[in-house]
Amino acid sequence: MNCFMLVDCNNFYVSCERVFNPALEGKPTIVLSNNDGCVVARSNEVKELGILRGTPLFKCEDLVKKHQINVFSSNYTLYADMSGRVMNILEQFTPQLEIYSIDEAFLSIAGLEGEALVHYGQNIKQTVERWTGIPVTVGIGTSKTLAKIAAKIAKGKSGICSLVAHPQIDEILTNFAVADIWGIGSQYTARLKRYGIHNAKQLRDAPDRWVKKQLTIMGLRTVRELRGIPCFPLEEIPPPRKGIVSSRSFGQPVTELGELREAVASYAARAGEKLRAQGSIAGYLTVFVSTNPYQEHHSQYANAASLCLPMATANTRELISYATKLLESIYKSGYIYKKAGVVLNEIRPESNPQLSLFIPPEPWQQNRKLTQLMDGINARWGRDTIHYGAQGINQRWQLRRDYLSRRYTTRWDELPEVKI
DNA sequence: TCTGGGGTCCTAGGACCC
DNA sequence: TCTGGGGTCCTAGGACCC
Repeated sequence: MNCFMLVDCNNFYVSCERVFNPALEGKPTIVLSNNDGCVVARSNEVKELGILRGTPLFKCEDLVKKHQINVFSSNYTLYADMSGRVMNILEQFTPQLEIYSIDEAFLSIAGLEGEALVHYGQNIKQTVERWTGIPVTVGIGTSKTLAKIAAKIAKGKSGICSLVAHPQIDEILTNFAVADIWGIGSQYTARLKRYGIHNAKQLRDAPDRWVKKQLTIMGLRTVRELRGIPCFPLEEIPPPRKGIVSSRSFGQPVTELGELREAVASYAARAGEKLRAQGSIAGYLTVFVSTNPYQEHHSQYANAASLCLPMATANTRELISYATKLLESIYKSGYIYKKAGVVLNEIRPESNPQLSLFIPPEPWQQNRKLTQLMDGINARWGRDTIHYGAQGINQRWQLRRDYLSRRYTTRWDELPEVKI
């Protein structure tokens, strides 16, 4: 029989920091979102203090001081590299692997049952922990949704749980809150509550037609998965993105068009990198800007402008040029801007570009060579080693990252030091 | 009194995930 | 002073067509 195994890294960002700073072990620790805005990862000690994911830092500063919580800015370079290491290990156990997020993967396991299945999961868990230092939780079920539930149950216990052919499945689902089911968010939880559905067993046993009406076809799939019928298959090859967004809030408020231009050019460059990384070109580009909606006493402005490109492209120089024009069409002086972004849509494979009748192909080929050269340099020496002048030099609008740790695994000059 | 029926396509908005 | 970023999918409703 085939079943799904979810391997989930515990408090992933915090665990990454702890690998290289063992003094943090057992100490309350948090990692912040971009711009040091919100809490996005918490150690168990912090979860116990009642600090919720998504809490703005300034709203929990008292608790941070009182409990001497260790604070880190997001060190995405480090986390992405550690994630790659974890996934490489999982791949050695089975090629049937779906990397679901930076800290989670689904594995398809065939031909194992009962004790042998759990033993296999334990082996995976121990190997990842020994080789990377990242603690993981393993959940096993006959559908992805059940594997997710198993992982939640395993957390805080032995770290592994299998619901496959479990004799007390009804009891387990009765004790499992509907809000904790994968695919049931706060809105659906509230709606289900109004109909007296509070736990996973009640939802599993609800009639199909009613579920579809209330929660759409996706909700019905979730319910079927609760019954052990897989409806979400393993996606070993990630489908190419349909939209690519690159946006950031600014470390400092921005008012001048010049600075906004630099930021938007930088986001366009990032979007271009992502586009090329998946071998695509984009035909539709959107630029948006907005002031800080939380600053209610300031005058607010948000706007977006889009453009259907004359010819689909993945070329940074073109993207920057179009994005800048769009920005100029929506920029209004007199506002304090907090955020801007670039969105790419109508994404298709680079292999079959629709050549334009009116644009000769030669400059296009040249641009391509230049882009490949720049990507090569940046891949070798680090992001933005070489970049367009339009992206600016000082970049005052850059992220705030006051509590950043080192990029221990990807920079020679930031290697961990060992004192004897 | 009473004004059709059946399609397609697109977009905005809402729900979810990490 | 201070509130992240990047995705997915589905549905309802409007525009438009014959």
